[in-house]
Amino acid sequence: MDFTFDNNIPIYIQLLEYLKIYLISGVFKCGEKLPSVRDFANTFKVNPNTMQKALAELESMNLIYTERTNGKYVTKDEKLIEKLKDEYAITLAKSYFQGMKRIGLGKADSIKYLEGINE
Amino acid sequence: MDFTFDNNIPIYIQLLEYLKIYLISGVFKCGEKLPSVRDFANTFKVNPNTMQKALAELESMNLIYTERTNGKYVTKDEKLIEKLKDEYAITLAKSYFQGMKRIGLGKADSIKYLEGINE
DNA sequence: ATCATTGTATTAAGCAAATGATACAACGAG
DNA sequence: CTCGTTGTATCATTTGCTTAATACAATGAT
Repeated sequence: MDFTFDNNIPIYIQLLEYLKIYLISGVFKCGEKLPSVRDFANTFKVNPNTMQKALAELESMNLIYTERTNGKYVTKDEKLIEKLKDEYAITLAKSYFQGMKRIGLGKADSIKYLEGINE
Repeated sequence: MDFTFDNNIPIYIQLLEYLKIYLISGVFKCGEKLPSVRDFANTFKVNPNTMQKALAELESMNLIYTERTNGKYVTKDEKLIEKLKDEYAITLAKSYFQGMKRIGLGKADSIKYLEGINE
């Protein structure tokens, strides 16, 4: 797997996005042990410090927790993950509407427009 | 009008977005003279150098052109503006689909999902 | 001719992100 | 006990973005 980063956005923010999607889509399930910081950093080809920063943010949202000297785990709170998924989808939908609105298209038109777009 | 900037993205990139939307939505029409770099900078409350950087990018895309010592103008090529609008909408639509796909939703579901979201 | 305005260029400074290189404490396995 | 792995912290360095303060040539208006 190769991960691409947008130079215009801090890498740790983009890592956070990748990680959130892993949690939402179940790549890492509730209660499951995560790879070590160093392994993660190796996977994403980033510096361990940068990886740590992203994981620290995840932890500050209670999406993961740490057992010191042992490793990091996904939260056991399934509702939190569910909530994360809901918020992710809503944010995505709203920003689509907002973007279309900026160029003069309302809700109905914006939905209709999608029909003609390849997934 | 107050303009808000996301700290995680370079300001000149965000200015570029604002300007593109102005061109797409017709705030500044084809062939029309633009405010001076200094006026623009004042409007957006940024440094003239940063404003200049954004405008230079716009010019490199041929969306505006410069008459030295006189001012900058929107391109007279209406097709370019039309193309910009199309690309903007397509990008928006595709990134919506991509985002939803990442959490396991296909095209049909993604479109249906929008019905329940407030614009 | 003079002056204000135009785009453009330069220089210095500050700041945050990212990397690289270390270091240390704590725990489990051998 | 010893060793490897864990998370965590620190330091220096580089790079790019942003601001600030100027400066200059060219044009139009007065």
